[in-house]
This record gives sequence, C-alpha cells and structure tokens, in this order.
Amino acid sequence: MAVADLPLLTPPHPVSEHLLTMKRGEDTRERLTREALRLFVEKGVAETTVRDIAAAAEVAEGSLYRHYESKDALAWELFAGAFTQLAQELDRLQRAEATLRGKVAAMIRHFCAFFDRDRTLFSYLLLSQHGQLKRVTPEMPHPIEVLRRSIRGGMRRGEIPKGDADLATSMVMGLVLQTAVDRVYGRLRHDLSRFADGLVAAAWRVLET
Amino acid sequence: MAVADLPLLTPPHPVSEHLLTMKRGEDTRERLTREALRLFVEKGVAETTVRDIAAAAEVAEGSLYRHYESKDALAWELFAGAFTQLAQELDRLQRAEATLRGKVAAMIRHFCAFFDRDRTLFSYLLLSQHGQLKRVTPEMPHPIEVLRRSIRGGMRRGEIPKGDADLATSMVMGLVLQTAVDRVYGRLRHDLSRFADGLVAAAWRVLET
Amino acid sequence: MAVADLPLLTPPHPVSEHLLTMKRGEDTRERLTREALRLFVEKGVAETTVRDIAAAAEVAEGSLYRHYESKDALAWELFAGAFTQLAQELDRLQRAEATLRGKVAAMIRHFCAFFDRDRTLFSYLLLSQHGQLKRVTPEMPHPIEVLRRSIRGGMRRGEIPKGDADLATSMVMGLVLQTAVDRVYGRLRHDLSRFADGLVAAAWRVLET
Amino acid sequence: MAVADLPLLTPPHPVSEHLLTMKRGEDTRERLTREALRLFVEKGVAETTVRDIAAAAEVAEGSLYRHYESKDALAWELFAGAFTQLAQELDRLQRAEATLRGKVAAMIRHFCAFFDRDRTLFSYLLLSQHGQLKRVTPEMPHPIEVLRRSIRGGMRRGEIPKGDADLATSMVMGLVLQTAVDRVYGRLRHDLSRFADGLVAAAWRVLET
DNA sequence: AATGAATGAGCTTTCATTCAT
DNA sequence: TATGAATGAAAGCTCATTCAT
Repeated sequence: MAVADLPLLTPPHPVSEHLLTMKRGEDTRERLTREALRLFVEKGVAETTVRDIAAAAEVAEGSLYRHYESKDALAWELFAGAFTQLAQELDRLQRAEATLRGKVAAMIRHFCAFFDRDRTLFSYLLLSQHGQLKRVTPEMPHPIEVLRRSIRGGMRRGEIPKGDADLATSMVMGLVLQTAVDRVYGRLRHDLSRFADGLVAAAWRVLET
Repeated sequence: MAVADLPLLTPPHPVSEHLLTMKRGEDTRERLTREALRLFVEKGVAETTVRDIAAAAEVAEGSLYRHYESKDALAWELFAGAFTQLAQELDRLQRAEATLRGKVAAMIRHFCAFFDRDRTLFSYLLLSQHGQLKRVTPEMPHPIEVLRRSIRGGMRRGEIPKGDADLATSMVMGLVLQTAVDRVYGRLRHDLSRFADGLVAAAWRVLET
Repeated sequence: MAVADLPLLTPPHPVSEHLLTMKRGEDTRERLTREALRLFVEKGVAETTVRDIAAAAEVAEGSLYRHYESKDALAWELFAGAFTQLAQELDRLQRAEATLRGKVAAMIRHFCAFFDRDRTLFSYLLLSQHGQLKRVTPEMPHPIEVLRRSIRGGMRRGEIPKGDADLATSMVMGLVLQTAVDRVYGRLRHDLSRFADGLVAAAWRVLET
Repeated sequence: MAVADLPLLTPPHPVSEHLLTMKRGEDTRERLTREALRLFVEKGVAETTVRDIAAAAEVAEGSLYRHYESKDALAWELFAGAFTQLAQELDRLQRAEATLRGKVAAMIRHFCAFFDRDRTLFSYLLLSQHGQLKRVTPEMPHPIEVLRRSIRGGMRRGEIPKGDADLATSMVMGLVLQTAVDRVYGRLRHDLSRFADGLVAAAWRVLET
C-alpha cells in the first residue's frame, strides 16, 4: 500500500494491455504528465519549454492545452496532487504506530521507499526549489508538518526529552533529504532503502538527546 | 574572521578610486552584483530578467554588460567565487582543529554564522536549485567534500566508529542545511547561531554511532 | 409580410423530416447558425471562435464542419443570403408604390420593422463593420442601391428637385441607420417603429429641398 | 485651430527638418502609430497583427513594446486620445456660436473638414465598429453628446420646436456619418467639405420640423 | 451526422543582447 | 562607462481545421 498507489509515475499498465479500453486521450495526458515531470526535475520548470514537453511526449504543442490550462497549471497540479498525497500517506503511517519511535521509523522508511520507487517525483516534491513551494498554503497537508506533530506528541508523552520540537523536526528531515540529494548527485551509491536503518537509528539518537 | 571576508560584496577595485564618479558611495558593479544576487535567490535565476536587475540597481539595462559578459556569466561568477571561497574557509577552519569533534564543531558554527550574516548568499550557494550546481567540476573546492574528508580522517584515526563516511557526511550536512531551509521558510524563528550548540551535539551523536 | 419571411433562420430543409433525430425541436444547423450570428454581432466575427459557436449551440466543435465549409463560409453565407434578400424585399416594396414619397415611406418602415423584429440580423447586415461588406460585388442586389434608384427616379419624374441623388441617398440612409445604431447603444429607448413617422417626415424634408 | 491641431496623423514636420533634434525613438513611435492606425482601419484591429504593424513601420516586432504596452493598449490609446480630443474640439466650436443654427453648422463643417484632412482617423473614431467603442465610459467626452446637448439647448430656447431631442441627434449624426461612409465606399466622389452646405441645410430642415 | 482529441501554423509577448549616442 | 531604443529569436498560447471513432 502507501507508496504503491502514488500516482503519476508508476505506469499503470504494461504498454500493451487492453488497447481497446485505452482511450487515446488518456494515453496522451499520461505521457505529457510523465515527460513534463521528468523535464521539470532535470532542467527546472522555467527552463523547460512547452515545446520540450510536447516533443518528449511525441505530441503537438497545442495538445498540452487539451489536458492542462497552461504550463503553469501543469506544474502546479503535478506538484499539489502528489505533495498532498504524500502528506496524507505519512499521516496514515504515523497514526498506525503507537510510539514516536515507531512513527519516525515508518515515515523514514516511507521516504526511502518513495525515493527508490520514483526518484523524479520525490525530487520534484521535496528537493527542487521551484516556485510551487511558495504556493503551498497553510491549509494544505504538508509532510514536514506531519513529522512535526509526531515529534511534538512524543515530547508531550515523554518519549523523548522536552526540547525544541521545531529544531528536532528540521534535523530529522535534514537527515533524510540530504541523503536523497546526495544520492541524486551521485555522492551516495545505493538505494536509500539500504540506508533506512542507519537513518532511523541516527534520527533516534538526534531525538533522544 | 572567516565569514567577514567572504567575497563578492567587497568590490575588487581599491575602495577609494575617484569618489566623485561613485553614486551613493557604492559603484555600479557592486549594486548590480548585490541586487542580482538578491533577485536570483528571491525569484530564481531564470525568472529574474536583466531588466529586473538593472531596475533594482537603478542603472540602464545595457549597463550590466559593462561589468559582466552576460546574465549567465554574472550568475556563475557570483556562485563560483563564493562557493570556492566558502570551501576554502571551511578547509582552513578544519585544519586548525586537531580532532574530528573540533573540526565538525568549527564547520557547523561557521555555517551558522555565515547564514546569519548573509542569508541571501548562503541560500544562493547551498539551498537554491539553479543550474550553477551542475557546472561545479570535481576540481573545484567543495564544502561537502571538505566535510567528507574530515569525517574520513576521523574514522581512520578511530575517533568515531568506522562506517559509511558518505552517509555520515550526508546526514551531518542535512542537519545544517535543513535547519537553514526551515529558517528561511519561517518554520524556525531564531538565528541559526542560536541552534549551533544543538546542531553540533546532534552531529556528534550521529557520528559516534 | 416582408420581414416575416426573412431567411436564414428558416432552415433550408423541409420542416418535418425525421423528428426523432432532432434535438429540442430545432436542428443542429439552425442552432449553429443562430448562435453564430448572435456571437458575430456581439463580439465581432474575428473575435468569435469556432469553439464559442459550438459551445453556444451545444454541439461539438467538429460538428460545425458538417454544415458549413469553414467559419468564414458561415459568416459569408449568413451575410450574403440575408443581405440579398433584404435588397429584394426593399425592391419589391418600392415597386409596389407609385410615388417617391410612397416608396421612401415603405422602405423606411420596412427598415424599422426589420430592426425591431431581428435586431441581431439587422446589425450584422447593416451596422457591423466586418470583412463581409468588402466582398459585396456590384452585381449583388444592394439595399442602398435600391434606395438610390428610387431617388433618381423621383428626381427624373420631378417629384423632388433635381440635385445630387447620391448625397440624398446617403442622407436618407443615414437618418435610418444612425437611429438604429443609437438604439443599439441605448441612446434611444424605443422600438424603431415608433420613430418611423418621424423618420419618414425627416427624409422627405431632406429630399424635397 | 480646431482640426489643425488634431493629432497623430498630420506629420508634424516635413521629413527632413532638424534631424539633430529628432530622436530616433520618437520617429519610431510615430511610424508605429501611423501605420497601426492605417492597418486597423483597413483590415480591422483583430485582423491586424503586430507583425503587420512592425513591418509597415519598418521596425522589429519587439520595438512596438518599447512604445506601447500591448497591441490592445495601442488600439485604445489611439482611439481614446483622438476621440476625446474630437469631442472637445466640437464643444469649443459649439460654445463659440450663439444660436443652434450656428452651432450645428460649425460642428458639421468641422466633421467634414476633419474627414477630408484625415479620413483614416475619422474612420477609426466614428465609422469602424471595433471593441474600443464598448470601452467608452459615460465620463469621457463624446462627440454625439456634444451635439445632443446643443440640440437640447436649442429646443429649450425655442429655436426649434420642442420634440424628441435624442431622435433629432441621431438623425443629424446620421446625415453626416453616412455621407462619410459612402465617401469611403466610393458611392460619393467628392470631399465632404463640398457637401457641407447641403448637409447643414438638410440638418436644419430636419431640426426645424 | 456527431464527436472531441490532435494538429501546427501563427499569434502576442518577452527578453538577453547590441549599438549609436 | 552609461544609456535605452532597437533587435529578433524564442517563449507561451490560440484556434481553424482534420480525422479516427
């Protein structure tokens, strides 16, 4: 579950399955979406042109506008949908655990699995520094806030010493995200899941101080 | 010391030359440089136009080209000079300490002080996701590499248990950088220097495992 | 009579054919035609898109091409048919009167009734400034030419003083058309028929000088 | 006075005068303005492309945007400035006359002279049916309102019989405007000034009834 | 006939860069 | 050095038209 049903980048069917039921339009939209995400992450949103996306998806430029209102809307829908969903996934995982230790472990493992499964989407949501982040409103579910609430709860319940929950949140997030960044830049050479145990242990040592 | 002589905003020409031709005690190049940096961080390099920069620096559009070959050259010079200098500063600090513990503490404190002194430059070098990072060659001094070498040394000398030095590097960098990110986004409400002790302690607990 | 059987909105096919396939008692072609005319007048031909028309007629975009060769052909057929028919109507009316006075009165009353009955079509034919007017060839029946011939005849027969028949034609047309324009713009607040007597009287005073 | 200082289309100086004082920029703006007006009237605003205008003015496409915010802004500024000025000219002329007869004569002669001097601008302001007219606010000086007020005054003072001043206004405007239209279409073959006496006489016969 | 996704030429506009002054 | 109008390539987007279903 969880990561498994993250959207967008897990090609929903092996190329050939059921050509009869696959509408041309849906196929096009999917290709546009996938190629746009890839290019946004590779080159940046501003540096990616509509022409680039259309060429990569092998459709005409105008076709993009059959499926998205604008390049900007595409960038935002891509972001907002998956960002919200990630936050909700994390929240669900966190709720399923009784202890902070369990919550943190579950969330970190989820981040790692998500990264390994769809590095592009992970990067777009959590590593890239594009304009989308500025559009996130306080009402939107936010992965960092999920973590922060868990940590606050753990402090309240005395599972870890009372301290600066905000700083603790930043530090735990930092462990995970910088690992992802360095994996992307080739400074780490294994899937993140392989580091998951180490990250969980490190997070706990950071928190229990 | 250290951060104080960070570059870029201290102009390359001798301070005094022909005071009469200087506007507002600051010459054109300096204003262009400063405003460009600010805008690059605020809006992104691609999203900042030459017109934006010229308007902010209160000069004509064409004037930028008297000082920089192109907008791109400006973005790169801005980045490369300070990035290299930061790496060199860190290296100097690290060399001045005998133990890994001392090295890590000195570097983290430097990051914090740098951030508090010039958040914009810090962000441009370490937090923003622009094309410049892709242009960094392996020959260029690199802050992360400085940290990595220190950690490797510490493991070699047995100061911390032998383990995955790359992962350890990512985790320590993550502690610092995510703290900076969250400060920028308002999720932390104090100068980073105030968190320095906490970060050093956390880093050490991460490393000594 | 007269205006009543103005064309275009009475479909070319026999009214009854296959009632089952007709939507809302009005067929697709009719809806397309009517909505196109309305939009052409409201926004201008160039400013009206095929999508606009299709949406207003509640059909798919492609459907327009089942009934008209192109948007342009639609605009022209809409114009040419009604324009010609109006000229023929006027000519019939004019012939039915013996005196210039009677002819002018009949034509002005016809203009007023036509306007009151179908302001949109009247505007499209006589008030709007679209490319269609430039396509009118000298061979096509033309409302203004009908009036001009009547006035020439009246001068020839001595019903009014010999003078510049072309100028007289412009002036009489102007009385009518500007009244229609001002009605459209809300500067007059009654149906044109209410002004018909006044217009006829004014036209006559203009002519008899 | 009056028409003499109407803007835009009377080339302000014989091509060569004082090249030293003529800035390149002003020249460009003037050519853009003049060619845009011409094309707007010839083909319509929507049908005229920025490329058309730039080509006619012999400048690059981008240059238009040094002088006008957009094609639309150009169309509107062109319209609003001259429209307002025409209304003000008419008002000045009308005020200079004591009687309605004098006012009407002065205004009609002004319309004729304006048309003969700059048929293109006259057409753009008064004959073309483009979107600009819909943007005219009630606060803006309006040629038709100037005439209407004069006619109301004449009725009030008993110079002409009391009647429907709005209808009278439409009729007098119609005499003038349709004459202009027919001149443009070649149905009249002389300058409007030649018809001025006839128009004044006709207008008076229309009003005194 | 009807549909509506796909097309691609062409639109308006932006913007890094040049250059005459 | 400084200026800012001019440039023109390239951007995002629109829209009449086609065509597989």
